Amino acid sequence: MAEQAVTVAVSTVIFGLRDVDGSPALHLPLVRRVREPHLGRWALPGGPLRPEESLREAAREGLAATTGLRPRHLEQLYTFGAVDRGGADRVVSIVYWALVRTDEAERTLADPNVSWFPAERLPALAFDHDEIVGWAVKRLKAKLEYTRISHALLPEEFSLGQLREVHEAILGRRLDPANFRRRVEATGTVTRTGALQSGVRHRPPALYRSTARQELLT
Amino acid sequence: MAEQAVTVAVSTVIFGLRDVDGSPALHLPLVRRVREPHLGRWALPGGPLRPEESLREAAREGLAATTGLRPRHLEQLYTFGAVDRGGADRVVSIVYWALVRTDEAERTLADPNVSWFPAERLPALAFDHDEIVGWAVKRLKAKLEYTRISHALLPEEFSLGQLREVHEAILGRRLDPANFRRRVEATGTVTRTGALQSGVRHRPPALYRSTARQELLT
DNA sequence: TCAAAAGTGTTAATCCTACACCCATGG
DNA sequence: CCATGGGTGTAGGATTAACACTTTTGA
Repeated sequence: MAEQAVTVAVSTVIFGLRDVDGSPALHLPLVRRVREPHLGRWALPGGPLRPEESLREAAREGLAATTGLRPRHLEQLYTFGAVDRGGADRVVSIVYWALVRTDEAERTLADPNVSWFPAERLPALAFDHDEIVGWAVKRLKAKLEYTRISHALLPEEFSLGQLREVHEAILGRRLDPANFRRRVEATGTVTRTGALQSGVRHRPPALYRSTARQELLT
Repeated sequence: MAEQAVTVAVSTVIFGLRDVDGSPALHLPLVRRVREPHLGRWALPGGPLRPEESLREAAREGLAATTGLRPRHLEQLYTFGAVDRGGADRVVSIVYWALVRTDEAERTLADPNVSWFPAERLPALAFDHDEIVGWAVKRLKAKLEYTRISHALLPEEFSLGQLREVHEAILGRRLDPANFRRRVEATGTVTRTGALQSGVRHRPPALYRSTARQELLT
């Protein structure tokens, strides 16, 4: 006889950029629930924690299984465990958040039950997932200011203009190109590759890459 | 037949101040383990999560049971769940951190298996608790700079000198009294009570209290 | 009257912001 | 040759850090 027990699940808020009329905008993939409770609603990808896998592995695994994505950045966000979160059992839900590269975000699994939504206009989500996404966005904005995580959204080489567009998309406001450039260069988190980006209808920008350093994946 | 399952535990890193030759210093209470594994070692207070209590309740409850303390500030820190954390079962450990008032810290349960240690000189702890405490200290230092949590360590009314000593103890460096005063006053997080602290062998300092506002207990 | 901390004032250095201006390319 | 974003320069304001100096108490 199974007594009332606590179950552990791991889900992930995945962020990626997709173009909306020319500019990148923050998006996230959701999966449609195929069982009760909240059947048919959109929810964060995730699943139960198996005893033999670490929390991080579980996040990475559940993410790959449902969306086919491999994150560039993966970090624990928070653990939610109110007694009634809208489901039947007592579930403790450990939430991670991840960033995937723009080009990777394009080739998500072709599955009618997986779809990308703009972070600003989400449908009503299952459980308390709305609240969770709100936290993740808040954390992303905060970390943008004092870490180099934004690099994880871009391809290996990028211009400072592209990097600025990413920051603008996430922060939701325009940044002065001149000051942004100086701030970024001063931190030493980027290195010139020497190459220039060609094919643009203006002065070709220098390309940079993230300065080599093992990322501290908290 | 019980299959290999995941267990959820909640523990808490509790911070309080105790005087070390005249100045406050960051301390934390630990409990001695009375069973295997790690029998006899010092560890963070905590215990298993019961299905009917929230994570926060579990943290508060386990804390009260083992140390008799009521925290002024309680916040989730991180969830640790590597497959082998040194115990026998697979345990997912949700860690909270708490601040208690100086005067409260004095009257901990008189129990030979509970003792306060200076944060700088801890004994070797059970499991991965050393690492956890390290994280908690780091978070405390960071939050000191942009929140008002330091008030939670002091009594209802305090002088700016006392508040500065708290910051100095936690950050581990001296702060300019004049500049500290101005910074704190500028934030508007403290209010003069009108009273002065008497009995000091120098000019009596004005007393302040934390500006009334519901604390956001993440 | 002296030591010690409270509290105020001042200045120089630094950082941040806004914006002017030249550069190099594709159309 | 022009529109567009890349890239550099710079002046003013705000913030910070260091420290001189006055105030008020108990011993």
